[in-house]
Amino acid sequence: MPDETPKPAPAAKPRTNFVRDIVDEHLRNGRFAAVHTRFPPEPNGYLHIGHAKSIHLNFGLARDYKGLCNLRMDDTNPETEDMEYVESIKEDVRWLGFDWQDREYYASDYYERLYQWAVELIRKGVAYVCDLTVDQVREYRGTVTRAGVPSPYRDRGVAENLDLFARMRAGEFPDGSRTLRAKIDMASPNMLLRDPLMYRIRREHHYRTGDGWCIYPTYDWAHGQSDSIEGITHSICTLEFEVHRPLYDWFLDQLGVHHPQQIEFARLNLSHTVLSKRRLLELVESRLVSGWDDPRMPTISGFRRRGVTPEAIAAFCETIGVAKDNSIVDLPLLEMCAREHLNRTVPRAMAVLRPLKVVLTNYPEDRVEEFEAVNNPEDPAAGTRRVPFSRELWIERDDFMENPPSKFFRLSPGKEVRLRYAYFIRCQEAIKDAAGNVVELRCTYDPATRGGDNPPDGRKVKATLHWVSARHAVDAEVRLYDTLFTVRDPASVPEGVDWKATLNPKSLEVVRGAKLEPGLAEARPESRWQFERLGYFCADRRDSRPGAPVFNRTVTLRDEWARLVKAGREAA
RNA sequence: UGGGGCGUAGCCAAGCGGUAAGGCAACGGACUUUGGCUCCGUCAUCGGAGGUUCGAAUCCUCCCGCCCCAGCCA
Repeated sequence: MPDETPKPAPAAKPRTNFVRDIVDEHLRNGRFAAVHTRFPPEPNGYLHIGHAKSIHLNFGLARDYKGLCNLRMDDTNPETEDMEYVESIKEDVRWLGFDWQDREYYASDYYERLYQWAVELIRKGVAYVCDLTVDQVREYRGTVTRAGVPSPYRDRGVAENLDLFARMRAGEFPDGSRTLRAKIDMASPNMLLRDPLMYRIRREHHYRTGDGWCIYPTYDWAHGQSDSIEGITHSICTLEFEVHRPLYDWFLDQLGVHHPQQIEFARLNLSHTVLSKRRLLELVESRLVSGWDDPRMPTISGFRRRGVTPEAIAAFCETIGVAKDNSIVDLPLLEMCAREHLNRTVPRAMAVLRPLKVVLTNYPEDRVEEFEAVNNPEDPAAGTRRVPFSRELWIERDDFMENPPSKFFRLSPGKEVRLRYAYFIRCQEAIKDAAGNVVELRCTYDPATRGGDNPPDGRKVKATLHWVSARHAVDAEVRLYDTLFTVRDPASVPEGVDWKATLNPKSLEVVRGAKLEPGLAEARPESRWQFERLGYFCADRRDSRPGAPVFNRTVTLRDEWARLVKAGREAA
């Protein structure tokens, strides 16, 4: 059976953006001789499509400039981080097609180095141990419109600071009782420069350093120095860190070490979903989705399970560009990227989701024919397959209407259509049950149209339907997805309103008893297909079994008829 | 009302003083054994107001709007 093997993300045609402009300038003026970036996730959740944008930016830059990109776990907060997340992150980055070779780093591996550097800053008189409580620190910091006031511990002597800091590390003080702070400027208009915290005391088991430390560095103290240690040239992060840049620069300047350039870009927002680890975690923990890889989730693993390819994600990241304005990208753009790649690479098959029985009254009871079907009209090399045909068939319920409007080209009493690759058939009679529901169609076929060809008399039909031979059909479960949320920007809700209120109750529809052509029975988990006239589907990597396949709908095909129906409904 | 950013079509996004790329969506048409694919066509004067200039989306001034910063989160 033909199937499709996922390939790594290829280098898309590089497109210019302001980050590349900056890099070009640095290379031209000699500030840096090469490009060395890093992708620095915190292992406290699964990667989502927003991370994919960052991954493509960072690894893409390294690839295009013949430089390097490190993978670094930004693990400075023991409370939320976990090895499960590290593993998922590595798997997702690899699946996207990127390779960090042996450069798998952890901020937690730099704890000792960071500690020594902190000691250096204390000696230099620009860092001090502060005994203020959390509330006091907040109070002393001031507000955005009111300057802060210096901590009473700000001018402690170097010796005392050194002693206190060593004892903080040794575990002599209770959690939260003291901090190490940088001595910068309590009156700075930039809140981050008002003596920012470098260390906090937290007796928390760390997933990698265990109980080796009871003091942990903050993001600001750890990040830039980690970049420096690794020889990073361009430290690319999202817009909210723009106000951190003066602090990033300050630490590096005080230390006099290798100084990367921080560059900020706008994080990705996707319509009809949420893209924050906090909210995604909440969906997972409250069981509103089946897990981080629920096919409705905007996570890398969710899209993977849904059937979106790494190539499609690469094309998407390339298409959306990199800039500095906050924006929300329309979901249809991602869907277009998925369709574009799937159309070129995936084999076709016939599957009937909501079966309606068709009996060909003039076709022999015991006869079975096999017709040759094209696997992928976009790819001749994909070859053909044989599909069995017999007297009783399944067609899609939506392909029959008893009283059709004029634009409906499909089956209705007295009308003729083509069964793809098989024959023209004409509907003679619709059989109904006691309630008046159509339960079966009696049709006749035209032997002169074998293979689906137009007959010698020049007759034509306006519709071609997909079908499955009833006696050869394989039953399957098929999962149809809609957007997770009903509104474009679910995260923007008035205060006091639950952001989950706009979750789409119809985001998942499970169809049991779908009828598939026999070749699909053994579909390999994660194999992707186009079910003709319906959409792209992916055999679920967790639940699909040989003989009992389970398919997830990745995305529908564009549907001109559906648009007409919708337009008609809106006009009415 | 302090500081830092950003405003080009319904949604992204090029443009860097010389007379508005491209993609998605939408709409119209061609083709069609998937109402798929493909192809053709239509669709903006650049947040606002002044100013500089032969010439401004690009430079200057003021105004308006949106985002970020008061976690011992990242």
